[in-house]
Amino acid sequence: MSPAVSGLTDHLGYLLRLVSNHVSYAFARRLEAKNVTVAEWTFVRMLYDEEPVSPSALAKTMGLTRGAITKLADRLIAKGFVARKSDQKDRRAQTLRLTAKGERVVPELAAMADENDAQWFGGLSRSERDALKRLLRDMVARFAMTSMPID
Amino acid sequence: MSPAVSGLTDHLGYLLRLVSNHVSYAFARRLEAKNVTVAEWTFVRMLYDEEPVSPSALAKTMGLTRGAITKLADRLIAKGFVARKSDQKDRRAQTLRLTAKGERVVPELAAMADENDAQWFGGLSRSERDALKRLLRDMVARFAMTSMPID
DNA sequence: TATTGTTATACTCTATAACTATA
DNA sequence: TATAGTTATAGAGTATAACAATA
Repeated sequence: MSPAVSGLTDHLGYLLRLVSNHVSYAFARRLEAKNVTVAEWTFVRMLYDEEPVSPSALAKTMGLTRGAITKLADRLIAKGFVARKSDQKDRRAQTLRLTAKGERVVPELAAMADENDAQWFGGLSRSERDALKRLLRDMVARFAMTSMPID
Repeated sequence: MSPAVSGLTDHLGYLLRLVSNHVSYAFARRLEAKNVTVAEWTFVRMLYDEEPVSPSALAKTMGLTRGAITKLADRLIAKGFVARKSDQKDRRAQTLRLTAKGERVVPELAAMADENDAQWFGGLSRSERDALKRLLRDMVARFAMTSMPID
């Protein structure tokens, strides 16, 4: 007989959040060594693949408002990782791109993300990791999780 | 050959956070119908199992400071779900317990958590859900994830 | 009128640390 | 001195909405 009132750890949602928060918190501590936040890492990693990109497009992808992107971009420009360029065709618009310094730092940050994954998921077997990754990617696709809701 | 620079969705940490944030965000929207936050749900669910409990003990379990617990407790008392009682032996100490109203609301909130889990994980097979739950619980045990790092 | 990006303001959540009362 | 709980203050992160420039 199952308990009348389900407990916190009976829910996959709670277990997922418990583990996810630990993993992300540890990753944030790693990134601190480079004076970079998790949001900033996501920002520059997205630019690494498809620059130049408009602030509006980035806002949609990251699940933030345009105002929040402005402030994130300001910080990354101050750190020398990102540059703004005005669009020639539409003078209201801008594009954001990585600087040479930004291009250099992204692989370093990616390596830190690899290390963090190894720390937390290295204890799983290869097949367990693959199954978990496939399951999560299926959910991402099924529910069209394109942008990241705020932590 | 693997890519030179790992991408966001190559990391289990990122996928976990993406899914976890969607699930938790949706749960928070559900709880809004009862004017309850996720932290408040966690608080009352913990009291449901082991009341009375001291604010200090709850702070450790929830991974918050004592000051944060004071404010959470204030809110839950204002909502009529929780009551403070002063300890007879040690007059510095207190215990927190659920009111009758609090005892009634916990099963309703637990049902909402069940529904949220069904919404997000109901598409998985029984064996997939069991495997995921076992894997997450193993990680919780292995890394001694007793308290919840801040979202 | 609508859109792009910026800015001013406010809100939520939390930590830090000073504080009161008690041990 | 140390501990339990409270409170004042500040900080980070974000949203909302008003704004200027351009379409």
